[in-house]
Amino acid sequence: MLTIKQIRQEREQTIARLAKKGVEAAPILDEISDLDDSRKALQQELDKNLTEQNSIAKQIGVMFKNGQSEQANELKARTAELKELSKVAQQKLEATVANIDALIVTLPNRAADIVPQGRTAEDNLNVKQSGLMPTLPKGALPHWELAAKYDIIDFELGNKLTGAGFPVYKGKGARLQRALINFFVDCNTQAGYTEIMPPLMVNADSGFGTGQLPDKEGQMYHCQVDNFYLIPTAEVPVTNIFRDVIVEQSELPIRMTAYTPCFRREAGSYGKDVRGLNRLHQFDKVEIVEVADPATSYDRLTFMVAHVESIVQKLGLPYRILRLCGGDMSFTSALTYDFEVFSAAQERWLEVSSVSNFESFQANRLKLRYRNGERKLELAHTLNGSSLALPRILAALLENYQTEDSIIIPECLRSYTGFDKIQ
RNA sequence: GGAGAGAUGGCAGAGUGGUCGAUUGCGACGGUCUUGAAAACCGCUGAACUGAGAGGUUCCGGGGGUUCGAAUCCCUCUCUCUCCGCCA
Repeated sequence: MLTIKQIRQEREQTIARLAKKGVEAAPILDEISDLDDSRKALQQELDKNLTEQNSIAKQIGVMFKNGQSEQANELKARTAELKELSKVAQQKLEATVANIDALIVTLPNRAADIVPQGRTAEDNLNVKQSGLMPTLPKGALPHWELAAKYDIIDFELGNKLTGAGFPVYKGKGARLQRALINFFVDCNTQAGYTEIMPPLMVNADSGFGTGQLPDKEGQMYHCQVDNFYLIPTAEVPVTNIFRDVIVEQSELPIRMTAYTPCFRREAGSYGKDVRGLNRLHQFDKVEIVEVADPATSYDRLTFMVAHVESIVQKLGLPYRILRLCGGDMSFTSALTYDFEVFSAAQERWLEVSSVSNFESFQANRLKLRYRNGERKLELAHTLNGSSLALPRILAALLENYQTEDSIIIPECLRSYTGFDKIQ
């Protein structure tokens, strides 16, 4: 969430940057400022009452010691009055703060200056396209048919065990999953990211910290008996490591990577988008997360994009990098680059990674701060990206590397799979 | 799952109703000394809101209550530890 300071002191900038996200913010900002004014007034009124109450309590203590109980009892009457007044002020204050919070959480993060204007995916800026389009054999198959042909992924069996969107990987298919996970994690640790294995379930505080709660509650699987949520991405537990944490500036950037399964209810999805591996309820992903100094967070974003690109290049998949327009960005992001690979048999681009700078938007919720040069506390910046998500990478690998009677394994994966093709 | 004990500042650890936001030690930071460092000595050291400032308010795991007054008493939740049970 945005801070009151950003809303009040950077008003014009905030209005302009939110406009790119499609939000007409001026009236909301004004309302917040007005509420904040009354919040301050109420706080001062309350503090004044409490000051008097505290001082009377001290006087009473002294009087009882000196045996002046009559005078003490007189003062007690005054405290009763003050308590009533404080109670009313307290309630007003709480209501005002709740109103402010309710308004602030409706505001998305502010778009960075270089975010393209636009409302839909059509308006995203194609910043780079690279890699060779494969020449497919005659009668090339989409990945779900290849999966059945070579018996490496069983969607029907997953339906039986759990339901749609929970595929079963078998034989070389399962081994290829493990190979991809290990390959991605190794690429990340070699680039300086520390590997984390977090819990796959989180509590409500963590869900709130990264913004899944309260709004996106319906997108997460919820274990009601213990009130835990299955993580929709490793971003949730890994970023929450830093909830209520103060770090030293010299420790930044903090860089972490984590492999986890991810669980998403994907309520409302349908059609060709959900065919095969295109959209699943459980899938594997390797994530990178950084906690950065605000002064250099955009350099970190550039690094992360280059890092993800290097992995896609090693896999030999045709890809493009998009800078998302204001309307297509997530609520929490200030700047996002999406990676898409071309899935040749489906003849469509599939999103395989999303790399974002959240500036202080998440850090404000998390209360993640660092000490600056003057030893003052400031909100840090957080960033994250997929590096990479498996299912659509797998879909593209199967489709793009198919021959008439096999699927070739890219060179970089062979030491992990132990085989060079699937037949 | 059953029984018991606990939760205090970066860490350790005092404090059981009234100048306690909290003794003390360690750590960190600043200084003196030193060519430099160590040692020693001196000082300083939580956060949020508010105020031009002086200052004020709140926070001793979370929430609620008793009281003129709560770290301290009561209720409740969460977590940790010990013993028993179960178990990959």
